[in-house]
Amino acid sequence: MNKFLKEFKERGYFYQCTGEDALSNLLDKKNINAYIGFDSTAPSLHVGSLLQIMCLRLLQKHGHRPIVLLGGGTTRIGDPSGKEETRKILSEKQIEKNIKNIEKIFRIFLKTNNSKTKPLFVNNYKWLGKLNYIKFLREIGKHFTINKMLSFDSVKLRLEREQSLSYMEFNYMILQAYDFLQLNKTKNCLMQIGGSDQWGNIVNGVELIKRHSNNQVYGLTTPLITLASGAKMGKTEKGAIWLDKKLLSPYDYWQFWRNTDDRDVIKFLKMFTDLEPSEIEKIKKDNINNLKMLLANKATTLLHGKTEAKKALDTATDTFVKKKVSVNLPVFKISKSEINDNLSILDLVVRTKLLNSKSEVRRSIKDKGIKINDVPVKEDNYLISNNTFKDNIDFIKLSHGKKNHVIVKLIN
RNA sequence: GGAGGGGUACCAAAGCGGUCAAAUGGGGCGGGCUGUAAACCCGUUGACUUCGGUCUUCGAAGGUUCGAAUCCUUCCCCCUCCA
Repeated sequence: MNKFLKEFKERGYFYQCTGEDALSNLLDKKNINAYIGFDSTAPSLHVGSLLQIMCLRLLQKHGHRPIVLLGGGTTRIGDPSGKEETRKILSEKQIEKNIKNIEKIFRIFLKTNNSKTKPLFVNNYKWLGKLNYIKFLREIGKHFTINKMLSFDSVKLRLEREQSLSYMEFNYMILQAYDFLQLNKTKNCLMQIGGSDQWGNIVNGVELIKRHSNNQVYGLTTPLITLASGAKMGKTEKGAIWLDKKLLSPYDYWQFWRNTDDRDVIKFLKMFTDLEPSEIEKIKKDNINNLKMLLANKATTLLHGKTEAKKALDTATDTFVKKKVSVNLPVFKISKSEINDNLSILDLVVRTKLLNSKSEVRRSIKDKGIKINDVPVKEDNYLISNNTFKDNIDFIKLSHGKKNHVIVKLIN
């Protein structure tokens, strides 16, 4: 089997593909251009898209060129795949802003210094935005039968449940197929990769290109990752695990990986780090907590760089192993005059965003969940005073539970 | 178009004139155990509070009543069956 495909499978990226043998041969013979499309509905991407990004990295590793399609056009339509209802349509301005921001992520993860594998960035609004309706119907529309389109899950499920599917959304799959055709024509793109929910859309593209241009292209999908706990990857109660330090700090990103369920650790090492699969096989019996730290270090380094990863590790070591106050914890500044005015613990905790309301703080105090310098606060009428700061000179560690800490620093 | 059923907190789901800030389960949060894991156990889960209470919430708006998630009217939305 082709080396790329082999590793693709070893790492658990593989779900299904079209014409596997032929694809394997092709990849053996030459380096190709392959694309993945990304939605631009959110201001950034979260961990849910990370597997796709890792696929692009793997392409590069094996000498192929990734094409990153940022769906400026299709985002204006909305993919009905896997959606129960029509989703909100964003303003054009918002979409363009999202695309700019998302592109930055790829520039971090992908290598841009090798001219042979340097990624191409494309925005399908370029061609979708100026489509001529009649021309499009005659050239592209004729290759699609309604009969077939109705049989795709994305459409079928909606119809079966009598949930409305607008004509606009119904066209999504044609547009995605057309994207593939465009990329095949203009960028010699021979493969599309996507999540398993994109299978129908991808196959449509493969078939369209066959009919329209008589070119053989390929589709490859990745599995939907679910955590051992059964939840979907990417979103937690506290919010999405964003791939953007403005939305989620490197420390929190590191913590996300560090807190991986035991059962998922090896799987994630394979999926989300550069460690060779053979290497992972050798170490997989090592101490599970060390493996988790390895995962956290590697994954954080890929996104935020070595320095930030190290800082996160140090912060975690200080906080959880040495049990001391780490200088890298988030700092909340407060002026001395406020202390003199009898600042209540309730207000302080809310202002540090450790909790959202005074009622929550009250409950948490009752549960011994709020600590100052690791000592539980006993009374919810506790006032922050100079006394509070006497042990350390001008800061205290304020905690909610074991994992949420903030340094409260006194300033003039 | 006709006939029914329903919209309750983060989700699912009970309640069907006062004792309802609303049972129960899931999820979340905190505590215990541990390994910053899982499982398990305990507590907690609208806001504000001087801890006496006060305020806002059961699709929306009105009304009846001393008192409404519960009854009435209108409106909006969902589901099932029939044509």
